[in-house]
Amino acid sequence: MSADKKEQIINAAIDLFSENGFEGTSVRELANQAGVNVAMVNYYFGSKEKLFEALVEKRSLFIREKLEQLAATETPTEIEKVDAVVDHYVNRLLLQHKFHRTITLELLLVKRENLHENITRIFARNKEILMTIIQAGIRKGEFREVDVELTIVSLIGSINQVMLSKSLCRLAIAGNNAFDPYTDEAFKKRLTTHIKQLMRAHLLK
Amino acid sequence: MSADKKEQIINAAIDLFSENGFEGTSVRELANQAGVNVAMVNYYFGSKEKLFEALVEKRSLFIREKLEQLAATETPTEIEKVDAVVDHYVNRLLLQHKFHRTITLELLLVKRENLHENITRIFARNKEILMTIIQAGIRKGEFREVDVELTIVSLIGSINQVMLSKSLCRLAIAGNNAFDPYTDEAFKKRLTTHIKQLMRAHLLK
DNA sequence: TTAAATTAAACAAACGTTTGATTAATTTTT
DNA sequence: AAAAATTAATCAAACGTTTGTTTAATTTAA
Repeated sequence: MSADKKEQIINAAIDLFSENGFEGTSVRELANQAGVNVAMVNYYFGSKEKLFEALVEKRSLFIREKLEQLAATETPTEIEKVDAVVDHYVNRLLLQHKFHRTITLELLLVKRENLHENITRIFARNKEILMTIIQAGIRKGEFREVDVELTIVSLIGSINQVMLSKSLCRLAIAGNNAFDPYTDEAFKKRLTTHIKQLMRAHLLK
Repeated sequence: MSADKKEQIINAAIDLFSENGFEGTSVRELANQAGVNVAMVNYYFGSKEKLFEALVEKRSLFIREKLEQLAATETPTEIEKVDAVVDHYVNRLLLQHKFHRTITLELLLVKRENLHENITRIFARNKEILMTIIQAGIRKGEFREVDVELTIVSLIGSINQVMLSKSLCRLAIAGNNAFDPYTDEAFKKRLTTHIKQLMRAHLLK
């Protein structure tokens, strides 16, 4: 029972934190959505804030693997690796978009800075992998000598700009007032195609 | 007296909302920072939420002008206009980074969606102008036939990714653990140079 | 029969907001 | 021009709610 309820609470927390933020979500609301008694949150996690920490801890473990494997796999050209990274990154962000929004929201705020370090570690690992790939391309003479760090910023930033908020996405993409950027397959294809094109134009000699 | 205090309250609100979010900022905290009595917030603005609306209303008026003027000015090539847009956009975001963060934070959340429309209008106008410039470049044969909307997403996204949060910025840019992305001139130069380069590689035939 | 899980109820603290009184400034009346 | 009436600005105090958390009692599981 215990593991189940803990999981339910974490899921409810991701749902609500991603939509209303940490301060905008009450423990009662959260317990109600998880279908448990209010007291269970503090019984299992100690406090609302520690629940947040546990949430980050639990979900971030799941992330790291695939990207590393992807970077280690040999490919004929380095740009193909970049393509694969774009595909993977977009897919992963779509799959975990609520979790991703939750921790990004947290990073934008100044309160609870002790949590920032934990979140930072997740991002830092991804950055390292992307750095390795692009630097390899430069060393081999396949890529231009670009600003590697800011190239990664543009790659991630392009995705975040539309993925983090439906409002922002609807704003950027005209016409589709009712579509959901997190599930629309056509949009996903359009986004990955654009970013790959952008990176190829930017990186290739 | 009235105009002064209203302005003080709005300034305090931008300061605090940008760091702690709307829900994370109490009216007492806000009034204290503004140096006014707690009651004045509701006396002048009606409610905490209406203060937010007034804040958006007031500060968004200031924004529109320069970009429009910039789009209307003739230049030898269209890419020069893109360069100017990048310079202007980065400068403007730096100048108003707290306001920009405040309204972006609001867009990421789902609560208070009535406010979203007001904020959306600000972004939409900027998008229109950027669309015009890039489409002109394509029509003249100077630019490739790129995905115009997503090109704008990449331009803005590249800036937002580092500008919205010091945590995110420190994460992206190694070594400079103590530097402030909103005031560091060298970083501003580096960012604009990168984005201009990225846009040239992406747009020019 | 212990120990763990779950609950309803209660807790103090903090929340946004309203109140009624007071002062300062402005307008109206004489 | 002086007095009276009206309006606007400001304040401390209190309002009723909601907040995160804790307690103490009860149920469930081992």
